[in-house]
Amino acid sequence: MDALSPARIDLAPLEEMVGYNIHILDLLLYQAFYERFADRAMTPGMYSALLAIRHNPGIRHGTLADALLIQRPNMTTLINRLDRDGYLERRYTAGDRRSIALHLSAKGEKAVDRMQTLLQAQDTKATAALSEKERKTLLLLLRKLAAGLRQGA
Amino acid sequence: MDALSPARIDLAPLEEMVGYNIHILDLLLYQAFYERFADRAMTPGMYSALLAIRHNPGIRHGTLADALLIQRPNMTTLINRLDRDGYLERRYTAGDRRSIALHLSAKGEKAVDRMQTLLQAQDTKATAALSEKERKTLLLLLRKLAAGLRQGA
DNA sequence: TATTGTTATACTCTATAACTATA
DNA sequence: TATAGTTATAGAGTATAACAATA
Repeated sequence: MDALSPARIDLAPLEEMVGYNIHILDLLLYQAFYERFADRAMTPGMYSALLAIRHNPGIRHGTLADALLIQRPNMTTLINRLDRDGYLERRYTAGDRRSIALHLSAKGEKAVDRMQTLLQAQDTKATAALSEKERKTLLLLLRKLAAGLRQGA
Repeated sequence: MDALSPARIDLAPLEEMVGYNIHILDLLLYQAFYERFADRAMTPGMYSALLAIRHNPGIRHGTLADALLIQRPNMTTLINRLDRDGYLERRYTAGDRRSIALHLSAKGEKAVDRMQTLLQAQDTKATAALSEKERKTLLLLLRKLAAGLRQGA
């Protein structure tokens, strides 16, 4: 310990910014995620994509990319990995032969089933510092903020 | 548009998770940040470091890294960039010759002055979807959640 | 033996331009 | 000419191991 270096740090101006707090929380929640899912067989991004495909079978690459805020080239990479690992199928549609409909495979369905329970438990555990009411308020405010930003700040 | 692909996407299970919403917001806020500061002369990380150093002059690398959740090797890279660009000084302390005290240069002080106003305005603008009361509630909940996670979830 | 800062390295995520095949 | 998906590529962020200097 260096006596000249402040022991307790003053981050006051940063902590008044929503953006800073969101970023720190994103890092903390990723850490918590990986502490539990240490094998890293599936990343949060992979899981989000699988869950979105399950609830929207036949969704196309581009639509999925827009929804999850992932660039299309990066979505291709993500889908390639999930395809290679056998979690989904690309079905070429009859109407427009450019577009591809995404569907979960049996393995994908099973993987989502298994992970969904674990992940919801993890999310609940990670937010244990909040009461149930606070958690709901937080979700409401986060979604409201996101909606405002999505439609052009 | 492919009629077989859902036009409106159902992300219900994801949107119930705090972690997902935080991640999406982090992406959206970074986008908003870069739309305004398109030149990218300074990244949010660089700015956060400068601001923290200003409010905690003489802080050491490691302490700063811990506070901002940046790994020490990556903090070295960040500090190198800020040093090269003349925003700060590394002062070797007399007591412990391993440790380095970080201080802003005159250029660094000036840069922080200029950016702080812009960034706070940007943060306010990005959160315009919320009322002032909602914004305060959100900040409170975010900090509470972060504190809980930092001291071990 | 432990700590501070560093180097080297690798992996993920993100972003942009350019390509193909279809429309 | 525009669109869907792809390829290639570059950059930033993040993570771990190992090192030198110092304690």
